[in-house]
Amino acid sequence: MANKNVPKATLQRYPVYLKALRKLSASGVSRVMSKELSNVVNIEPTTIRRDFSFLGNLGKQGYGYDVKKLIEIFNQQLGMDFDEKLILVGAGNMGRALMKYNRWDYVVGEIKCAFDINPDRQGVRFGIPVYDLKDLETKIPNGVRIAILTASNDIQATVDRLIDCGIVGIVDFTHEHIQVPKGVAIKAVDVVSSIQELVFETNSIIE
Amino acid sequence: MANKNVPKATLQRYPVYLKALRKLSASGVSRVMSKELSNVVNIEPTTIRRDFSFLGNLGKQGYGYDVKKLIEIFNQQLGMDFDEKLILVGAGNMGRALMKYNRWDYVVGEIKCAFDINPDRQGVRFGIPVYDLKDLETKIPNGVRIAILTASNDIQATVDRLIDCGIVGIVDFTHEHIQVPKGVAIKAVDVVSSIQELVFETNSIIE
DNA sequence: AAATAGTTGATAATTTATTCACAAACTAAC
DNA sequence: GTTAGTTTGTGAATAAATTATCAACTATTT
Repeated sequence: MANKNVPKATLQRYPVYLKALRKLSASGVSRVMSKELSNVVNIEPTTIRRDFSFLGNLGKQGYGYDVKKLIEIFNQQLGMDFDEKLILVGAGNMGRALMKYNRWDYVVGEIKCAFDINPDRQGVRFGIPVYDLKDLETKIPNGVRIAILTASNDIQATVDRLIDCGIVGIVDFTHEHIQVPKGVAIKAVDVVSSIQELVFETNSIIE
Repeated sequence: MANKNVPKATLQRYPVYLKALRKLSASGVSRVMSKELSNVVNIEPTTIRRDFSFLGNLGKQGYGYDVKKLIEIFNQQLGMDFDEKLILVGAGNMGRALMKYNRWDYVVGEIKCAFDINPDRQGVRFGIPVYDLKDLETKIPNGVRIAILTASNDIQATVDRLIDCGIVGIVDFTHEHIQVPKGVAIKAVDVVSSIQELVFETNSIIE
């Protein structure tokens, strides 16, 4: 995979592009120019072109980009075709909701198995085996790099164990602060934090 | 409020600081130095000090920061004490989960009311009135700036109406691309996008 | 009370990210 | 074909964000 130091800021925009491209594709648009796309996503055309250029020469001069091809490339690059293996830690309400949507809208990967301390939640749910969390080290499948964390007890201790098992990316649904060593990435999915950012940002807009 | 052009990157870190500070406070730490905090959040001490300096002179040379005071300031600045009024659009599974947790862990504000097209979902749920979405314009309380969007139909049209009603910030739980004019901020809360970012980021780490 | 050790906050230097500007490459019309 | 009109992709310029440096200050020790 061509992946030569893509800026962090660019990484954050890729999912935005992908969503927008899908919307365009769904409404019958088969080719798009950076300027058109710019109107859709509120990002400068030149930024878009530079962002895209990290993934190869995707466009054609005088023509633009082929939407389908672009989506395909993004799918590949953003892991959709990788069939990224995921594990889920915590099989409570949120965990079960995620299992239910396992084969997501547009598949990122697949939840291979889940872990929970509560015996009532163990067994098979929505086709996914849920193991006892204490068996994490033995039951975790090979090659899993990303864990989705929806647990609510002993969070830091669990994270430490996950990292020992080779996890390098965590999607964090907890509302707590988690400490990880360098080399491990965390993405918080958190309403409260999102609202906080918005409150501050919109205050800035007003004043 | 002192709010002179806080960098976007800084805004994204504020919720991280707040969580970490709460954790510290809960474990009995009453004062902290930028270097200590750095170890906890994996952000350079000097970046931390700069980030904090936008909110005033919060620290003391040769001493550090008072954790409680810091939390208080953050609460104020990040809207917690503002009692920010929120509305919820969409009262399905996700919407109801949010209503249930309305008075969040650490209160951001309050969901004043919700809207949904489905009559079955209207009425009062968890103490929050749920109105028909078609009455949005008449039922939306004064002074609401932020909407939480968990609807799944006619998303773009609904967003347009929200903006007409004065909404300037949207917490977006949908998986679709939404188009908004400049001056309106969106924060996507989206597992799939989060995983996508992680997949790419962790690929970068490995290769 | 003076000296020392240690920390913030401001400024300067550096790094990272965005935007400009234009050559090269393509399409479409003739 | 050839030419005019577009649009990409990228080197260079600009802007933004991060990190380093240091003066000013605080607490503590002597």
